[in-house]
Amino acid sequence: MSKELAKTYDPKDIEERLYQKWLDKKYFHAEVDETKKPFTIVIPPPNITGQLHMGHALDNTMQDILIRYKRMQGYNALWQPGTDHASIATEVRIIEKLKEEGISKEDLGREGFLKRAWEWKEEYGGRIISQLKKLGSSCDWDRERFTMDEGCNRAVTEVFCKMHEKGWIYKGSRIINWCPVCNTSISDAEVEYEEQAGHFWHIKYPLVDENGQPSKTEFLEFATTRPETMLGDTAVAINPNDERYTHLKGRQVWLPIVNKAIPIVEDEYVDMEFGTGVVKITPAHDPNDFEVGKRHNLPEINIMNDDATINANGGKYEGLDRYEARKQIVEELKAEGLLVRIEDYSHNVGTHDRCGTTIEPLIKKQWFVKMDELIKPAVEAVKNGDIRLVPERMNKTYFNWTDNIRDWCISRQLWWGHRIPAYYCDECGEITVAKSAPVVCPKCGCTHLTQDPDTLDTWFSSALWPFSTLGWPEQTPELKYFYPTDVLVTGYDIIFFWVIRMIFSGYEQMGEKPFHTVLFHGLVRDSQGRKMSKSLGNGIDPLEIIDKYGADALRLTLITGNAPGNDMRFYYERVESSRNFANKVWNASRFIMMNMEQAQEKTGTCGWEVSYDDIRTYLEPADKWILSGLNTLIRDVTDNIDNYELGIAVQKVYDFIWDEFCDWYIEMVKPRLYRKDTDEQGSTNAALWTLKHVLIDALKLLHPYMPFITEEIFCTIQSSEESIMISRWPEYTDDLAYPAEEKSIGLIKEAVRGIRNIRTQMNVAPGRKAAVYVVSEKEEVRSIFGEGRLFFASLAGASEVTVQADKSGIADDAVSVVVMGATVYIPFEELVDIRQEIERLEKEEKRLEGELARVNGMLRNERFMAKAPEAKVAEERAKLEKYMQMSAQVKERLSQLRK
RNA sequence: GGGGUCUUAGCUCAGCUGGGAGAGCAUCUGCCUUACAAGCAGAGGGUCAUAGGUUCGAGCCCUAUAGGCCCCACCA
Repeated sequence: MSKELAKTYDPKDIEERLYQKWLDKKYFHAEVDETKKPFTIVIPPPNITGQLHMGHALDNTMQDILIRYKRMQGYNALWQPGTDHASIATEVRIIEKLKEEGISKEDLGREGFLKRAWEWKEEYGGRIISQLKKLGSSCDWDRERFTMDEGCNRAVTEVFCKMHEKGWIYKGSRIINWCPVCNTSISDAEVEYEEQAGHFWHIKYPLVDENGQPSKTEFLEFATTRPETMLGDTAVAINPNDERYTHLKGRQVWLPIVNKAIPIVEDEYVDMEFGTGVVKITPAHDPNDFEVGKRHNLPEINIMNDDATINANGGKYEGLDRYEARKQIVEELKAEGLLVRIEDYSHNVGTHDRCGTTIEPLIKKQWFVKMDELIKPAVEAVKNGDIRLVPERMNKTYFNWTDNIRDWCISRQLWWGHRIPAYYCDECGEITVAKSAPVVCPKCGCTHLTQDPDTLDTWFSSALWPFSTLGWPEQTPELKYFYPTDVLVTGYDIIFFWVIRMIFSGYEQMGEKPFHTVLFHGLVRDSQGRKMSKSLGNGIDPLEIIDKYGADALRLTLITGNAPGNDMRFYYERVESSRNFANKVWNASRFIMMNMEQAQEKTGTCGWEVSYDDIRTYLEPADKWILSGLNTLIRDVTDNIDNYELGIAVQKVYDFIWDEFCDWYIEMVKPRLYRKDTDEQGSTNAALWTLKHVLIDALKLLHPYMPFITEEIFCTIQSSEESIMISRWPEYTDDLAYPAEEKSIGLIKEAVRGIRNIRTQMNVAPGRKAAVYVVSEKEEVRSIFGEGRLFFASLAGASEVTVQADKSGIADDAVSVVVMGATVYIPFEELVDIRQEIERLEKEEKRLEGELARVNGMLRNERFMAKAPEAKVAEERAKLEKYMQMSAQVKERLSQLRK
């Protein structure tokens, strides 16, 4: 053996080097290969402005686990990477930077600005990619894409034109959400509602009298949270069934300040129970009022500029900010005696999720995607299980959105993004939508055309990601081979933004789902359960964690103890515990390699080449026990991962390696390794073979989770460059030649129980010298205990452990514990004092009674007997038998002891 | 207003279609034992929120109640 593991585990020594090796060997790269089955994941493209945060770390770890697992199973695994241009987020950042330089984006002009933006992309776009690499992500970097690269641009234009032709993209004047700071429209999904303390202004408008003048005595009272919008009021509304106001039907009210008469309209929208049952109607500045206005043909008076100041329609208030105008209008109303009272009121206000500005509903001409037809296959797919959401409860969230879907506003008044492929004739205004700029207007033949200045919502291009990255609209071999992709892994927070839109886009453009499963994860929160955010300053940088504990430890931490779709809290203690596990694996491996080397030196024959056939006859109960445990583990872990229960799977590997393998098997096997004579080399070799075999398979099971450490150990132990990431995933075997012998396993389980009992007993007298005599006629039992000192050494000074065959007057299979010179003999299976033993037996008796009741119940249950498979029934019958026997034994022993 | 989800050991959480109450951390006790003190061994600690129901059997299914969190809608 030429290589060996460093004495202490230090992730820094291995992670960077191994990642480079994987890159050099092109292990991440996938090519179309019809002989293999593809398995594909497209990465949720991180923003080019982004820095790796815990959410990315979790998301990408999950993807990497699935990809590495499938790759080891022999699939042609492609993890398609890329980044997102993140139109608004990036634009905002660049504007901020320009501001520091004292210039605005208008100063630069569109072209100059875009030049800056591309420079930004070059500078920062690579940053997040290199951070993903630190995490160990096995993406096919040769295929890295960008939502604004040439191919994606083509895909976007293609889709836009196709959908426009179909009539599913249209331009319309509608009320939209306007962000006065970002100066753009945003989609409904981008509006975040937050509870704000505000006021309710109770105001009264005079009724119009028969002379067309404001009445001095008759008023109509109502309340509003936005008094300034009265400048755009075009009606007040009452419910047609409201008897309080029957007499007002057909009359008008006088709009103060603006000084004009507006009608009283009747509309079911008005809630009679709420307030006075009167609502002022401002169609241009409220989505509901807009609807009411449409129903009653009310004029829409826009009173605001794009920066949320009052425009010329506001008369003397022109130029004032919306909040300043509010203040002054309230003052004026008060002066005129029309303000009834002001009430504190807490209500939800729509804000822009990017900048937090209160959005302003405005009527604007924008581009929309018609959703009603488009959404149908996407709904159907989840309904009929064509697409599976994990966890299943996400279906409800999904349908909640699809059932209430509204048309998607896709135009943005931004520069950084996909320009809308619509061209306006300078002469006749005709709109032409085309893949490339038309030379002449198809209507009037004019040659002066101007492209729509707007860009598309960032999610428009993301929606095409699963197929645009594979080459669409070209019919590339990749597209045919890798599409549909398999699993999408993402946070539940972007189910509306992204997941749904990908699904309907996939069906519409490709005629096929984009993936068959969506695996959701939750948010990574801080240790107090708060969202990690910049403003709170409570974010934990994954790179720092990697630096300190290693990527493997971080990955393990993020995956364990957490169910799909649930939020999790991040603790340093948990990372430490993950790192400790890595250390454990490292040291166990060192131990095994050390022993193999020693054995080789000693005999020259033992070592790495020993095959299963060489040692199968020498396998001892302990070997069979651990091999059988491994076999079960392989089955369980495979099942769990197939069911996307990643946390459960790795927990089992963790327990197996630490508890069963390290704490029990390795300890059991030590005497055989340390044996001085070489007479029983067969047994030693069997132990060595088993150690190595179990270690390697366990490493493989662990590899998707902890790629670096498993690779380092694997390569060192094999003394080769061959990688664990392209090795075969272990397979469960039913082969009878495989040592799953009940008897051996039972014996070891018995021994484990016995040893535990001795340990418990010895801890009763802490700090005292003790000696243990293990007496058994059974060779297997003696061999298990062997130099049993190893099992007891850490206990209260148990310095002497003797294993002997002769009974010396003690009962069969007995262990005697000697404390302070006083020898207490306890039968092998009963290693505690009589009181404790009685207690234990009573518990056991109770347990058995319970078990018996359970099995009896099952066997008597008609429904169970009718439905259960025969094997299950037989199994239960056997259990019944066994429990009855055990119960009888326990009862007898109890009556003996009680004497 | 609609929907989802949670309530399990001191803390953070697992617990997959009903059949053993579990892990990590923390606490206490004893151990340098030729892989590992980032370790070993042992112990304590839970009416699985509450009340009913279904079942031979409920942490798990049903109903109600209390409290927490989230999403959607937005009553001006």
